[in-house]
Amino acid sequence: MPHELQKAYDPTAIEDRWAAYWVNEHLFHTDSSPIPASHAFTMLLPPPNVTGRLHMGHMLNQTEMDILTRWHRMCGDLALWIPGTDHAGIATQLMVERQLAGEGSSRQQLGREAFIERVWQWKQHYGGAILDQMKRLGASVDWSREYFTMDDRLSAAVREAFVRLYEQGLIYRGKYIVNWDPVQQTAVSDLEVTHEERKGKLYHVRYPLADGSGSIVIATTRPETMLGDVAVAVNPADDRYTAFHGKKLRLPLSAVNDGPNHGKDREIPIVTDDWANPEFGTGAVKVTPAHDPNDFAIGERHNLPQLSIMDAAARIDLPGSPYHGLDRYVARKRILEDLEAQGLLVDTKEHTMAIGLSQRSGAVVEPRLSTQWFIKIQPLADKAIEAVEEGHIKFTPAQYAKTYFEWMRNIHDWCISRQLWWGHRIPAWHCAACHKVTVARETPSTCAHCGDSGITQETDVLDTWFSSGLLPFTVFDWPQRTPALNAFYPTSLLVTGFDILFFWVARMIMLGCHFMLDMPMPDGSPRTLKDAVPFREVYIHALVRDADRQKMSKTKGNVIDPIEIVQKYGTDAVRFTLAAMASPGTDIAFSEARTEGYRAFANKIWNAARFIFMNMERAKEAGIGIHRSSFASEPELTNRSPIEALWIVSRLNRCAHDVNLALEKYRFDEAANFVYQFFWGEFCDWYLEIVKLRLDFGETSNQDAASAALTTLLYVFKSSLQLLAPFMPFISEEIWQALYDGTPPKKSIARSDYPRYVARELSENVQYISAEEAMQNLQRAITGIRTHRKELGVEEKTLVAVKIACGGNPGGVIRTNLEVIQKLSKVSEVEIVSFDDQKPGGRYADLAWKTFGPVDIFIVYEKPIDLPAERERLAKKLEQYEKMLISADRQLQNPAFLAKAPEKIVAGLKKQASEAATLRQETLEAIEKLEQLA
RNA sequence: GGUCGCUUAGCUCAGUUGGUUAGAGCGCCUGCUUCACACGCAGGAGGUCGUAGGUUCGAGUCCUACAGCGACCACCA
Repeated sequence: MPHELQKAYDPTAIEDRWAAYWVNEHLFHTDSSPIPASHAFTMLLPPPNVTGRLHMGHMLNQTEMDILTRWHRMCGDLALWIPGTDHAGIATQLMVERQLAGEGSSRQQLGREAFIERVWQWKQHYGGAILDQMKRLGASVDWSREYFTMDDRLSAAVREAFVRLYEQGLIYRGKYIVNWDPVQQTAVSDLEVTHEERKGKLYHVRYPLADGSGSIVIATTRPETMLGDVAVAVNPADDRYTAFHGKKLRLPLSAVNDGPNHGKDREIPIVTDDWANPEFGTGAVKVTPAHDPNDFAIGERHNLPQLSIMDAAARIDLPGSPYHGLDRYVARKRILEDLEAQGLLVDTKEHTMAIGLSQRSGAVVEPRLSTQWFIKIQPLADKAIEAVEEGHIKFTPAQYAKTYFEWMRNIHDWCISRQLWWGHRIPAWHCAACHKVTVARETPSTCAHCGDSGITQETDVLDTWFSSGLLPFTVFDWPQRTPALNAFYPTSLLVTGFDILFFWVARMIMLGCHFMLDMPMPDGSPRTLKDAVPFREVYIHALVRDADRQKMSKTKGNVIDPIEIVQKYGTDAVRFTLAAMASPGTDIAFSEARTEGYRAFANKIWNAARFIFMNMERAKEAGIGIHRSSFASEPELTNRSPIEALWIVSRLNRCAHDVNLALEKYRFDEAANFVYQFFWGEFCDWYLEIVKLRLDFGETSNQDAASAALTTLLYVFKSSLQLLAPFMPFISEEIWQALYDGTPPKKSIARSDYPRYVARELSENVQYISAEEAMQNLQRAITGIRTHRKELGVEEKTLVAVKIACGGNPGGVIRTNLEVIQKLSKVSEVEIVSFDDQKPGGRYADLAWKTFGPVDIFIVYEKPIDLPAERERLAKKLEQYEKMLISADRQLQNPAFLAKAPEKIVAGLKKQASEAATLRQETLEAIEKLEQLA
């Protein structure tokens, strides 16, 4: 028999215990030994940064994944959810550098090796806090497979992938313009740059012709870069400048003291290029190949030199120049002053432009010429596009496929090198002798080209996303063909936020399609694109915002800490909130009021359990033993079974069906609402209230009936807990275990079977359908009496006598459930009368009466009616019924409607019209009667 | 500049392929210590579905324009 539950639901008292139990008992450990691949459900947790703390977005992501994993597991699938963390190059390095700064040290002081050692120590101490938080939140991941992207195993796979791409000619090294973060002093990829509209200035600067015969005015937003100008470009079709073609300009302020020009300004050519837009500025554009990607391209076309004038920290780097050593913005100010002084600053205009900011540091990105490693992305993108076009990967919501294509079709080569210390060091060695590069899986001792031993490893590390892009196969020990890889690749689903669609999702698709195409299938046959993809489906979820729809950010101070909120309301309530609010397409405005409501729901479940356990105890005391096998499966009910039993089993099956369907579509909100509505609105509000009457274990009572009622109750309750388990794992586990007094049939409810029901059976089961109809009529009678009582002003405590007129089907259920009606609507006695009795001259013509569908309710009550209130109410009702009647009639009198609308709609409308007419008539009579009383 | 999305009750949001009286939670009003639960029970009020047109027998749902809000992408100095 069940052990007793505490009187009040207290999540903190139960959650830690079960969280620890699930981990310690290895309940979610998944063996890759022989299983049919079709039964595997595999997901990768988007690896949080080691530096990370859990935020609401993680919790939403994890809640959704956990619901799906628990659901699949309970449905009998081999459910595998793999956790891990990302080394997060820049973020982590920054964290440790900050720590060092606090100690008055720096990474430069430590040196590379000692610094990396220090980061590892940091990781050991502080890293992975997020995974501990996950454990507390009960995420049902397989902890035995936890990884870190810099583990030896994964690092080896990263090297392998790099070397293969290099050998395939898909990785190249070269000097190009990249996005440079002058604060962190590293290159960043296009994706790591965010654009922000800012008000700036557009400066018009005069460059005199070298021969003194005139001048050209150029427009620029970054005047400091003029020090690196090597030409001025005009559009060949621009008539204003035809006379200047081929001439030279003297570049102001370019003189360098000790340079080859001996203090004279440089001369630069005027070139013609289509890039120059006659509509913009003055139509003449300065060309600075080392500091602007467009100018770089012009430079290439015209074979111009690339003159770099800034250092890694974006200071002017031009020895001998008066601007040498100045920060770019200081230099800008000084240069503008000097131009002004020389009368060369012609105009300054307000100009709004989108400037690039480094995502991580917030620094304004400086386009910089530097030697970097790139992936030739087009061949990879082609396959990635095909994979989605061919439907090998499905996006939910579907609109994201569009966004994906948009990006993939306009992709640029991927800069994968970073000038950091923390990360996967690029496996390339430079030869001091022949200056060639040796790329190798293992550290070579000599140069592969000239055999010289004077080689040193590349100092750059790889972009973090390079290694995480490989995860769908490297977590299964690629490049080896392991049983796990055979069993679990491609993974089933990826659940993630929109923010990393390009960073991670797109990269995984490209790299997965590329590398896994070469990996034979488990049976040895060649793999096609369909099975090379890293996952078959992608579900993109919303962003969690605060209650005012503001993005949560530290600077705004509106960040909701999931742990805090969990401590306040319990994990189950927070999970349920997120699930219930997670409708596709819209962001979640997280509101605590909602969570409060779901904590109340948990409390409701808790108390339902207490009530049920109490009754099990009572049965036991009466000598009625309930064996667990008796409620293991659906009770056998007949037409003679109590109406509420037939009804609740039918509703349970309907709910199970709906929930499963919703989860298949990733409609967490629908699924959660179905369970909520069923448990609270049907199981508790109706079934429990009715079943109370049946649970009479007294000696004079029908003990068989009581015992049957208890069995059905237990079955439905147990099934409800199972339905609920993926959403609220803690409370469902606690109560389920208690139900079996600590010796449950499985180690966890998470390992028991999920209720399922086939739609066809539901629609064909006559017994259920008629039970639902009958129950609906019973409910109508009960709520009818309640409403009527209230309207008549009958006091809550007062028992009244009622007469009910009802015919045909409704009559049956009402006649056999008089006791239920009496109890649930506070009635002293019920008498079934004829419809004619309320009519003028009828036996009860003077009683207040009311119609509820096919049921008429008369209340026998002496208290005088509140005339004005009743008059107002009836007038309102009358208006409503007349509206209904008019709208129905309008359509029914339209021949086009009758001709074209489907029969079902017409019939429904006719029924509605006749009902409205009856109601209207009755209301009129009631008003008449009221006036007589008055 | 390009692309996509949103606008439904006081608040937060549902509303499947157009179809009978547009739903939920919270909040609000009224009444209840009914022996599981006041984190509760019962009853109730509240919506010209952003605006203006159009298609249709029928529009919250489809089309067009407009207004407001938001997101993403983008190498025009």
